[in-house]
Amino acid sequence: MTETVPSTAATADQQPFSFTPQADLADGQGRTGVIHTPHGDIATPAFTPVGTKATIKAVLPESMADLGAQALLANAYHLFLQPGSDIVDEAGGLGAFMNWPGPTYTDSGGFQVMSLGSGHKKVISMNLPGSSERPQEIFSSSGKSGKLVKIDDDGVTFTSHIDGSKHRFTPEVSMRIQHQLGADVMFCFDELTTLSDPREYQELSLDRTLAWAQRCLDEHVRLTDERTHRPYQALFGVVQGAHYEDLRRKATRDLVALRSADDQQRTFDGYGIGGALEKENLGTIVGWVCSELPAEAPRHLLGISEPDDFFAAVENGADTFDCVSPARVARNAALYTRDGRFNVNTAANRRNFSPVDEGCDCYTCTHYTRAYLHHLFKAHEMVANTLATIHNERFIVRLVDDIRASIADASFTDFKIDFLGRYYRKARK
RNA sequence: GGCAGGUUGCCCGAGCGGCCAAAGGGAGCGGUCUGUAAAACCGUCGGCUUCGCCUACGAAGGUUCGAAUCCUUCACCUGCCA
Repeated sequence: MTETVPSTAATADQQPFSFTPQADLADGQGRTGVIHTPHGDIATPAFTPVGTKATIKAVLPESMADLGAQALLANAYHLFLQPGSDIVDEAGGLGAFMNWPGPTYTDSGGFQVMSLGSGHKKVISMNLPGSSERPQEIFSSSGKSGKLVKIDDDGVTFTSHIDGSKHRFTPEVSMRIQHQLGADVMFCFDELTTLSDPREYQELSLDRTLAWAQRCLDEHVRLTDERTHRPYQALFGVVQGAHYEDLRRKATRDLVALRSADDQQRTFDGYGIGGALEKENLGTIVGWVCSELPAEAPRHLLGISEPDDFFAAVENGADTFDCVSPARVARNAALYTRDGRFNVNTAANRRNFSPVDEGCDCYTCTHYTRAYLHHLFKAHEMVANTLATIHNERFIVRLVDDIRASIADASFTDFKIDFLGRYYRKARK
């Protein structure tokens, strides 16, 4: 089934990267499968928690393994600045450095082009209309965009948010950094636009992202052939195109058609779906992209983690996901339950001696109460972050695991209706 | 015993005649967070019949059109000198 899959792998010595599709969803493009990496397999659909700086904030890698995380994602921009990708390389790569034996991903730093620049404090994705409580101002451009970032067609100049030093990222630089970081899956250096950018800019940006994808692929192939002493690293092209169907489809076709300048056999190992997505058409956009992608390539939807988004994305063909949200939100005392999300730091939890979520099998829920977490947050104790993050990451990992199981046993639709019906039901008390 | 300084809303702390229901923190209360510049950020934060009124800046009295702000006495606290 995967014998003729094109890949950037150079030699048989390097363990190949591959994806084996398994069960298909009767309705829609969803599927289960297995991603094979040199550091182990990933059963998909799967959620890969984000540890930007080679750590899931507040949680040990061992705990992440215990809670069922199959892979972790770190960030090239952050690790380049600190401690330096050369140091991670010397340590034996990201996984060895942070004591995570499983598969790893790195993001290219493309997101930082947006978040440190034009997208600073602007909307990245939106809640359902009507439920949004975001202030109006954040939809408008600050006019002072690009404070830390300047973009041109060749690359991006960053001012380090850590020490103010200047750095230049190009597709080639990002690939060199990511090769040093040594993750099993890398992403092309791309430009992520915001929802408030006009169509003309989205087109310009998309052209740039595609040109950068070619340069990433070429540099990646060169580095792959040079660094044969390291396990094979896969490269995913990243599809942009905002909410425009024609742009998304074109971007996908162009990426699929890309080949290394040096070797027409070598192309991307998988694809990332990126960009600012409106909640209401997230599934539709994923569907456009996935319908243009080859079935043998894994598809990673970048930066998504709300329960309804997983269902929408999976049934439209996405295989893997990453997101900072479960961890960040946990550090701010918001916890997931099957009955929706709530803030443990509110007074209502002071004397609630029940677990965060009845029926949750995570370490936090099987050992601690809401009242204890409430106390830890109120007292600003560090363990609050640890216990909350463990719970939220487990909740999301498990949700996606359950979605995978529901595809396998053909109960996806029932599971979706049950889960979302309960999760988004009006707060009862 | 003498000299000097202080007492502000739940706490700390600005204010030193009107623009003061009183800056700023903290606590409290509520919310937000989607490829992490996040253990961050936002709102609220005396009461009420809320375009207004009442109660408030140690206590009581006074000056003034008007006082948290000036004066007098009292209570307590804090330095320095005896």
